[in-house]
Amino acid sequence: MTPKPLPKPTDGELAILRVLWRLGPCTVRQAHEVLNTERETGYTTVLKMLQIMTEKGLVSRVEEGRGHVYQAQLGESQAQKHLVTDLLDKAFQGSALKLVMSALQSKKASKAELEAIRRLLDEHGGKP
Amino acid sequence: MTPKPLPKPTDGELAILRVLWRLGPCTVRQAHEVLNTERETGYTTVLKMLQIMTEKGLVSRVEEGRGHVYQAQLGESQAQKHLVTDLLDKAFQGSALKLVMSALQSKKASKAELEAIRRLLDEHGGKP
DNA sequence: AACCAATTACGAACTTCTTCGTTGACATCT
DNA sequence: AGATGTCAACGAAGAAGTTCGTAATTGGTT
Repeated sequence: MTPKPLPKPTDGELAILRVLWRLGPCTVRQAHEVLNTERETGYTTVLKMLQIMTEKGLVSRVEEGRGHVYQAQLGESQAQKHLVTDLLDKAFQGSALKLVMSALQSKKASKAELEAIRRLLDEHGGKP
Repeated sequence: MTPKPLPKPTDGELAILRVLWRLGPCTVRQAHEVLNTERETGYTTVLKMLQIMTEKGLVSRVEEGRGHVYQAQLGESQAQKHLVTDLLDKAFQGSALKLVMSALQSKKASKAELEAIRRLLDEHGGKP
């Protein structure tokens, strides 16, 4: 087995991956329709990007009748981990603390979220 | 006053900003020497990037004798906030919780860090 | 004044990402 | 069969980022 490291998706690719994560496997048309509601895009643009992403291994393609069905190969949590690790190294000297601080300042986390984070810390062994 | 929104720095630009944040205002040569230890780069490459970054407003330039001295205009915490907000929107549906979870899973945070995060939460009002 | 080293400026080349127009294949409808 | 519509494939073009070779400038030295 070759645990090939998938490349870090670009912003545009990430937008498409988001759609695939939500819809599951879908055709170019379906992906395009959804993507078009959040950002104006041409059909062939989405198609081209899916083709490139297929080459990169970010998505897989299955021929189904007359059309093709695309599916994300890079999982959502996998991508998140990738991006966070990247950002951690490049902008926070690898310090998760600094990143968390920044995250809490950037968006006001809801009370429920703060509690959830606290519980998460408990499980993580940070409990005194 | 014009609170001009500085652009999001690219990865290459971020590498240079890191150096400027560490060294403070410095010449191209100084920046190049430091940057060269972590990633092989040519002198003129660093110069060119600093010129472009000056156009963008990410750094400022002061002529000093025969050389120029560059200084970061985009602050470190400012950049961090920018990047985190961006990532939050693009990959975590704006959920700080998900990002924090991912951060804690990506790099093993030290015990000290976990405690610090907990204290941070206390101050943030997440305490029951 | 002539020369040398350091530094900046300029611009070309290359890569990657993104967008889109055009074409050709294939199926359906009349 | 011929017209029409849908879709994938392809290539071109543009924008942005990166790298670097080369020229021009300047200060100091002999």
